[in-house]
Order: sequence, then structure tokens, then C-alpha cells
Amino acid sequence: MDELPSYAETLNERQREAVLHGKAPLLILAGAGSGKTRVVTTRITYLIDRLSFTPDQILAVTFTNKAAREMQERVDRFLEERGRDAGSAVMIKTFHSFCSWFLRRNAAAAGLSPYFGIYDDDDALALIKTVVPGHLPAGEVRTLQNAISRAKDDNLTPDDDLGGISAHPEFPEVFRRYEEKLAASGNVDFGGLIQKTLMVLHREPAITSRLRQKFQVVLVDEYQDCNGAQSLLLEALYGPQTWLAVVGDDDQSIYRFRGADVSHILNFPQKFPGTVIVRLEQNYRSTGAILEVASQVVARNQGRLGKTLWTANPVGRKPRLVFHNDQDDEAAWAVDLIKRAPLTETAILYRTNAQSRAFESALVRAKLPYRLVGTVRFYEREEIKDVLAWLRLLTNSRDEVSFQRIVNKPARGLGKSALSIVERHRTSDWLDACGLALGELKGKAKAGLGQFLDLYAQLNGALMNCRNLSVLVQQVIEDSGLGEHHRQNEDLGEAKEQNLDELVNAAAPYPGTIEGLTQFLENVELDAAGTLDEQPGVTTLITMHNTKGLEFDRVLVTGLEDGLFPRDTFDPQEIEEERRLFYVAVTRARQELLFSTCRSRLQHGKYQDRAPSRFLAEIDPDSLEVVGAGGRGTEIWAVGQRVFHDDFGVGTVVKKWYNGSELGLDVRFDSGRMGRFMPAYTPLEKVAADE
DNA sequence: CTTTCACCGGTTTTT
DNA sequence: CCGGTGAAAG
Ligand SMILES: Nc1ncnc2c1ncn2[C@@H]1O[C@H](COP(=O)(O)OP(=O)(O)OP(=O)(O)O)[C@@H](O)[C@H]1O
Repeated sequence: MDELPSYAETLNERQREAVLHGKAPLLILAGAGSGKTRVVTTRITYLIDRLSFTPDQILAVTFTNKAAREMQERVDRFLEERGRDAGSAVMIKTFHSFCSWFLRRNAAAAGLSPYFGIYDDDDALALIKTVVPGHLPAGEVRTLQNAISRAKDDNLTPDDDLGGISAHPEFPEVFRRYEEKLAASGNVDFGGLIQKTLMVLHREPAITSRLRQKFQVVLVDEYQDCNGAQSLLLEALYGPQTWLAVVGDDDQSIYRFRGADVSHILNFPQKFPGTVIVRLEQNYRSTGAILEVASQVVARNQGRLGKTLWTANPVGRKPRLVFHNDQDDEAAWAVDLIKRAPLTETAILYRTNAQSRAFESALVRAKLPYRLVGTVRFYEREEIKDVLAWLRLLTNSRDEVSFQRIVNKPARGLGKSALSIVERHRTSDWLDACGLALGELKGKAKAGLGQFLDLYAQLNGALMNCRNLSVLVQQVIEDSGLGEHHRQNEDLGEAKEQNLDELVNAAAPYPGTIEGLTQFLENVELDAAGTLDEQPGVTTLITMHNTKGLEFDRVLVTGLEDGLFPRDTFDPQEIEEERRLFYVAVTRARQELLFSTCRSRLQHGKYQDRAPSRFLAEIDPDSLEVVGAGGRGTEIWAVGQRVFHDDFGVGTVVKKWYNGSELGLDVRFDSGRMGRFMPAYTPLEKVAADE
């Protein structure tokens, strides 16, 4: 072999081993910040640069579209530096967008049109509502929707044994009817993208072998959050010539609620015999003090693989823990920190999107720039979804959800009875059904439906001969009346108008053809959040889940309160998942880490008293710098904490409860005796677990 | 058929 | 507090 390429010189020995590794299945198992993603990127470059692979033979799977774009950029840059181009011929996608690509190319085999649309969770919910019996409460409908998604994540169909998914008596029937309606709509939901791809690969050996022939190299990042269907997909992609590598960290598996299962990474060596495991143990991201706290907490989880993780970085300042009265104080504190060092790259992390509000308004008041990642995602706003529904109907007139959404929006006199007549005439195509129903309607409804049909014809004509997609989008907004409708909204009208303008701009890069429209819609459907660039001096507001794979100089982990983070739950598995989320959040920080917790928090319109998160009790107090403690409700108690009482001796906290704002503890003493205490008044002493 | 208003319940987390 | 839902008025 020639001398090492320069990009390999900056790697440590283990990383280099992973990059230069040959054909045998490769499992890279490593803790946070150890350079896993960097190894994937470098390996792609190496395979192209030094071995004879061409970019289009390589498939890399990332967890988010943003991660895919970033990896694409890095690979392009690497290859450019080495005087090669065509880096962008490497296929770097999420599982979902890869499957979408595949299904459009093999539409016939999948029983789809190449212009199929993708239903997001809201769309799926709308469809489920049309198939659930009678008036189930909204909560139950959601539960059923969730069960359907979980079933599809495990590649199950209504014919399979669904007992492991949901015990709801209506579930199998609702699932079946949902799948029928979905098939009739000609569209695909998220789970269906994976499932239909699997179906084609299992049924059509010729297609499978062509696909394996094409992608001789397959790499998967964040494999610990892989679900059952995705794991099967990986097996289907794996042929005798495939160079396969997966990368992940069992301590960072945080998407169980979405069907992810850490067992897929743990069982990888069994599934792919001959697997070579490479462990990366050096963390390049964080200070020693940050890593220490992360390790202490995650160490409480049972059944983890356990990994060594060390860093040559300085120990740095101890992470700080700051107590606040409520979420507004917490936000004011965050703003103050940012003002003191406005150029330090800072991220404010929280468990639930609702928590972003207080931070947003404090930042606005302080006139500090910020970007909000996630939350009311751009493409999920009402006005945007309305216009997208029109566009989707233009690519697929069988799309029930989109049809129902816009047929009478803005109102054109089509109510329940008129629409049930349309429904009676439904073939597969909703416009045909409208045409047939027209004869049976009269008056306002007839006029309204006629108007709708004319509009469709007009916009469909526009699609046939418009140069640029933004022209079509503009025309849909104006001609459909949706633009006017949303502009008239009392206080949000202006914002909605701006959003619609932005949608027009977003369509500009696409050609005004059905292919261009399909591509635009797919990008929107699979990456609903839109892109927000990071910029120096702009604070990031983000959920902990969304920070997967990211890093920031300064990280604020907020809302560390029992019941919020971790959420209260009876399921020990879920507590462990929350603890992994804590680990992910903490290990995003390069230099500075701050925790904050509130004694009281506004929730559902009421202030509720809160106690510090049990995770804080799992950190060695010596590893933290505590600010503002000492007041009432600032002592950190966790269920399981060992305590000593003057009269009763040693025992264990078995329950936390509240009497108004006062914290109470139930303790089971080793003598067998139980006791109830208010730690504010009773001298209970914490003792170490082994005393 | 459309609009308004009173009432209820409570979403973790997202491709 | 806020958004979704359903009944009743217009
Ligand atoms: N050999 C190295 N020398 C210097 N810096 C490195 C090296 N390897 C990785 N890094 C840096 O360490 C940081 C973490 O790398 P990377 O994001 O690839 O880690 P990761 O294992 O994917 O992290 P996580 O699982 O926490 O998302 C990055 O800033 C990366 O540039």
C-alpha cells in the first residue's frame, strides 16, 4: 500500500483501522464524540480515493436529512481537495429517502405511480379518522395511529399477529381498513416506504441483485436507532460482494418510541458472520469534567455494553447546576449568560418543544438572535399544508387526505351531505367522483363543486406548461383562494402571507414539471423542518432528541425536573431511555455545560411545583458547581436514595410525593418499617448506597 | 352550509 | 393556557 493519505494521518489508530478496514462486515461501536461520523466520512473518501470504488457504488445512510447534507458536503470537499469530482454521486440519504428513491425507480414492481406522495403523521391521522368506528375519543385514535406506525416499523401487516403491538380490540380491523384506504390513495406513509421497499426486494430477486450490484459499499450511521424493518432492509441490501459497515453507540439509543431497538446493533455480529468490531475510545469533543458527568449518569443503566471513553482535552470547568423559581427566571438566566458571551456558540436544550416558548420570548425581548429547530415546523403550518395539499392532488388525484383537506377550503358551499354524495361515487379518482356527483347536486353545492373542478383543470393546465415550479405554486395560492383566505386571518394574516411567499421561493429551484413537483413535495415531506443555517452569535433552541450528532461550545440543559425530564413513568425501560437522552444532551457540549431546574413551572395554565430531576441526584456532587441551592425545594432526592434517620436507622426512599408545594418521601427502613417524612422538617441524611 | 362559542383534556420526543 | 371538537345559532 502507498503511504497513508493525509486525511488518515489526523486519525487515531483505531479510527484508522476502521477507515482502512477491508470487506468483512464492520461494526464500529463507540461512545459520544469519538469520531464515528468522521470515520464514516473518511472511509467513503478512502474507498473512492485509494480503492477502485466509484462514488455511485456507495450508499451511506444517516439518521436525518440534515446529517445527510452535511456528510455530502464533507465528502465533496474531501474529494475536491484530492482533485476528484463527482463526490455528489455518492448516495447519502436517510433510510426513508433512500426507499423513496428506490420506489420511484421501481414503481411498477411496488404497485405505485412514480409520482406517489408521502403521508406524514398528520395525514395518516386524518386517514385513520375516516376508518375508526363511531366516535372513539381522540386519545384512543392517536393510540391506534401509534400502534399502526409501530406495527409497520416492525414490518408487520394486518394479517400478522399484532398482539405484541396493541391489545386494543379494534386495532387489527382499523389497521386493515387504514391499509386499504392508504393503498386506494396511491400514497405511502413513512413506515410504508421501508415496508414496500422490503416487499419488492423479497419478491423480485432480479431487482435485488441489481441493487446489490450497484451498491457495493453500504455504511449506516446511528445504527443504534435502527428499527426492525430497517434492519431487514439492511439484510436485503447485503449480498456476497457487499462491503458493509454500521456505526453506533448503544448508550445513545433514544428513539424507542418510534420503533427503534438497540438489539439490532447488539446482534449485528450474529446476523453478519465474520463481523469485525472496532471500538473507538478517545473523545475529541468535550472536556474531562463534562465527560465525567455524562459517564456517571449513564452508568446507572442496566444491560449496557459498557465502553471506555477518555479524553486528552483539558478537564475544564465543572458543569454548573443552577436553581430557578420558574421558567421565566430560567429563561432570563439563559439570556444573561448569552449576553455575557454573545459569540460563544450556545444551544439551549429542552425535553419538550413547549419549553421553547419562555426562551423565545426572553430572547426576543432582549433582541438577541436565535434559531428555533423543530417545533411548529415550517411545512406543517396550516397555510403551507393547504397549498401542499393542492399540489399533491395535482400529482395524484387519488390522494384522499389532500382532497378532503382542500375541496371545501376556502368554503365553497360543500358540506357534509354534498361530500357524502361525492364519496358515494368514489372510484379511485376523486375528480372522477366529483364529476359523477355533480349531476346529483343542486344549488350552492353544485356551483361550488363545479368551481372546484374548473379550478383543478385550470391548475393542472398550468402544471403542464409552466417554466418554473414557483410560478405554479404562486398560481395555486392565488387561484385557489387560499392566499386571500389566509391573508384575512386576524392577527396571523401577515405571518401566513410571509410563509406562503417563502413557499414560493422554496419551489424556485425546481422545474415546473410533474417530476419537479414530485421532487419538491418529497423533499418537503421527508424533511418538514426546513433548513436553518447556523450562524455565529445565533443561539440555537432545540429538543434534546434533535441534537443527535450535533455539537456546541456551550450547552444549557434545561428543565431538569422530575416529571418533565425524566417524565414520570412506571416503565424502567423508559427511565433508561431518558437516561440515554441525558447522556446525549450532555455530550453535545465542547467547553461549557450548564444544568438548570425550576422549583415551579407553568403547565396547562397553572403553576406546578417541581422537584429537581433524579438524574441530578445521580451525579457526584463533587463533579458539579451548584448555584442558588439552599432554598426550599432545592435538595435533590431520588427514589432509591439510601438515607439515615436518627431513630429508625438506614433505609431507602421508595416514593416521592407532594403535599401542596412540600416534598414528602416514603422510606422503607432496613428494619422493614415504613416512614413518611417531609425532608424540609425532618433531618434525613443521605448515605452512600453500600452503607 | 357556515360561523361562533363553550367545553374538555393534556401530546414528550420525529423520519 | 391553547387547540381541537361539537352543538347551536345565523
Ligand atoms: N482524530 C481526530 N482528531 C481530531 N478531532 C477529531 C478526531 N476524530 C474526531 N474528531 C472531532 O471530534 C468531534 C466528534 O466527532 P464525531 O461527530 O464524528 O463523533 P461521533 O462519535 O459521531 O459523535 P456522537 O456519537 O456523539 O454524535 C468532531 O468535532 C470531530 O471533528
